[in-house]
Amino acid sequence: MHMEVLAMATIKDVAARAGVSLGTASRVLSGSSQTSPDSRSRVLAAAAELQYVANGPARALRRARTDVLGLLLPDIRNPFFSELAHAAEQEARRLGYTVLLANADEDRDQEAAYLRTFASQRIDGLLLAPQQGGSPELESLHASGLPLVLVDRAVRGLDAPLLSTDNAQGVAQALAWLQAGGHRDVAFVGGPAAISTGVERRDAYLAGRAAHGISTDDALVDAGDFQLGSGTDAMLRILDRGVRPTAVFGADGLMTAGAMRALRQRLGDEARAVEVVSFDDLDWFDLRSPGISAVVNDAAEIGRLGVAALADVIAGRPVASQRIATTFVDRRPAGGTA
Amino acid sequence: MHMEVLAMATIKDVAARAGVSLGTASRVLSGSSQTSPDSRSRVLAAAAELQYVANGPARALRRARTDVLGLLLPDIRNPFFSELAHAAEQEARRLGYTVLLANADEDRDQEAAYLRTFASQRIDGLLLAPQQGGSPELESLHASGLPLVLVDRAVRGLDAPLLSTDNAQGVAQALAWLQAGGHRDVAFVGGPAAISTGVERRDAYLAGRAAHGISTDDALVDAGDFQLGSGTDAMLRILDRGVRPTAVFGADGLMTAGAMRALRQRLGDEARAVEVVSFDDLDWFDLRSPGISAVVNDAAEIGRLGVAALADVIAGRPVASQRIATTFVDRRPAGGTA
DNA sequence: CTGTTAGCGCTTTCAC
DNA sequence: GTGAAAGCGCTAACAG
Repeated sequence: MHMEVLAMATIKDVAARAGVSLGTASRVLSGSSQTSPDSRSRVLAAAAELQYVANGPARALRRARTDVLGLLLPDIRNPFFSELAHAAEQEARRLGYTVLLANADEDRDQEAAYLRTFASQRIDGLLLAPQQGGSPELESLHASGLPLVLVDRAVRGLDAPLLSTDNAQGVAQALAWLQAGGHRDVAFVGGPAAISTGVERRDAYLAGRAAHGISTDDALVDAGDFQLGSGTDAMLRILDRGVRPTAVFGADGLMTAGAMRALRQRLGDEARAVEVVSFDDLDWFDLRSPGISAVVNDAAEIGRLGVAALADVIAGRPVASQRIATTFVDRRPAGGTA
Repeated sequence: MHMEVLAMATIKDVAARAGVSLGTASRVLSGSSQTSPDSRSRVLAAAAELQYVANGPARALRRARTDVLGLLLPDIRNPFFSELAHAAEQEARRLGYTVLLANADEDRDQEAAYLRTFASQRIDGLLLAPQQGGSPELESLHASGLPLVLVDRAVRGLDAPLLSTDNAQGVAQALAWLQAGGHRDVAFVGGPAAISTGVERRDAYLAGRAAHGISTDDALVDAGDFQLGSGTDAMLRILDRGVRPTAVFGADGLMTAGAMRALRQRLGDEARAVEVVSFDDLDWFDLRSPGISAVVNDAAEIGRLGVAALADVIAGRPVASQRIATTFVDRRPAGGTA
């Protein structure tokens, strides 16, 4: 006994069944120009009967356009980026685009590989949160004229619109909060020195701490690579230098979570006495007790504006870089610090 | 002043520059058949000089194959699925496929829309964690012979290989843990009755609770839709019935987190006295004090095996459904329950 | 408003 | 081993 796999119907089949020419069928199906109500309904009926689904590659080849946007992110498991992806996708759908989402896994080679894939897929535009330092693939993709918008992170020497967080503002909010809590010994778990957000947040922190009454002892400062385990490692290094911070500031949600794990490993339940503030707010920061205060970095807004900007670039409209403001959530218990 | 956008080089340009025929250039570039070392090196050189990138749609049109797999998930922001996506993507790359990732947002219409998009893109196969009850789009996609593998959730009446968690086993582990803790009044925050994981976990819990000394009062049971807010709502409903559970069991990570939020809203810091166990382990469950115990549902393994199974289906090899075993992490403080 | 036709870029016969 | 040529499914230009 044989299971018949029905071959996909083509537009030619639809035209034949509807008794019209191939051209007319195409016009009805793509809505590109006027057709008589009669042929319209017959084509539509035929298409439905045959379960016709347009062949995307053929259409793309002919139109030199795919209606697909690429979205290349550093780490899909980082809540900041999964939130950004979600919002970007919603906006893209609204604008009639499909999103091809890819995950560079904080790895340059993998980013380069996806850049090549995207190039060969002939996407209409790319929304990218880049790895450190760019790559030849990125250079040539941009040079080839592919519409490109950067989100979250800058690339030195790459002249493309960038939608990023106001990192200096966010750090200032955290510093003010630390000062209000009377903290002097604050541990800072930064991000990679090769990524713009890592640099901007670290620089703002180092430059601002003295004015906020915070120790300038660099033994209190270390960095990871924006993946959870590295935050733990960085915090362990800090603690192993013998310092005893009364508060910790993590340069992103994952660095903060990682630092908290280190705190628990070394201090057990005493860890709860260390106040925590994070750049990026995570879903569960209000569930811990005491709560974790956070700079709210609006991933959804960045994703939405990024896609809108990309659509503008594709349409040839002028687009400017933009900094997104942060807000702050104070989850310190009413009574003040311990 | 004009910025020249260099047109993408085609294989024809490469052939001309290398001084060979179009056919030879194609053979070298796709490695499909033998070529002389001489023409090989000249074609490769020409391709490099022109920064040639093959036109994917043209290739797909001709070969009737795209080397792209679709991955359609219910919610990219659910850590279970972002972990699954990450693992699936790694495995797909290893096998020479690119993954097109899409997010149904726990919404049937959006799932149907992406199913249509995938169909028109002519993906080589689909890895799907479906919405409730299937859809005409899914039926016809499957009927058309598109290689299909289901992950995490079943669809009634759809005969496709399924890689899913052993939900009964996981619930049994949680029940044993609850019993060991001496709990009688346990709140259960389930998932949607229309999703197989929701049903299986609820049924296993309801069927097993009495034998584990747990109250069979249904006032203690409610359900959400696997999105965080709904877990909070469900738990609030339970609490508002006047019951006072000593432990809570969440049917997935998000239901658990949502329930915890409700607990804090109603009980404040007293919430810490309520023990928590979750189906799905989240990154931060060890950071709360007391820790949250969890059934470990191996998303990465499911993603990996799912892609491998899909590759088998594509290659025409036989594939069987498979249940993935769970493990359990007990994070109850040494001294036992309060 | 409709039919006919060329051709997008590529792979793959078919000859040589 | 290579060149010439056909054709994948579709859209758009051109006649009518």
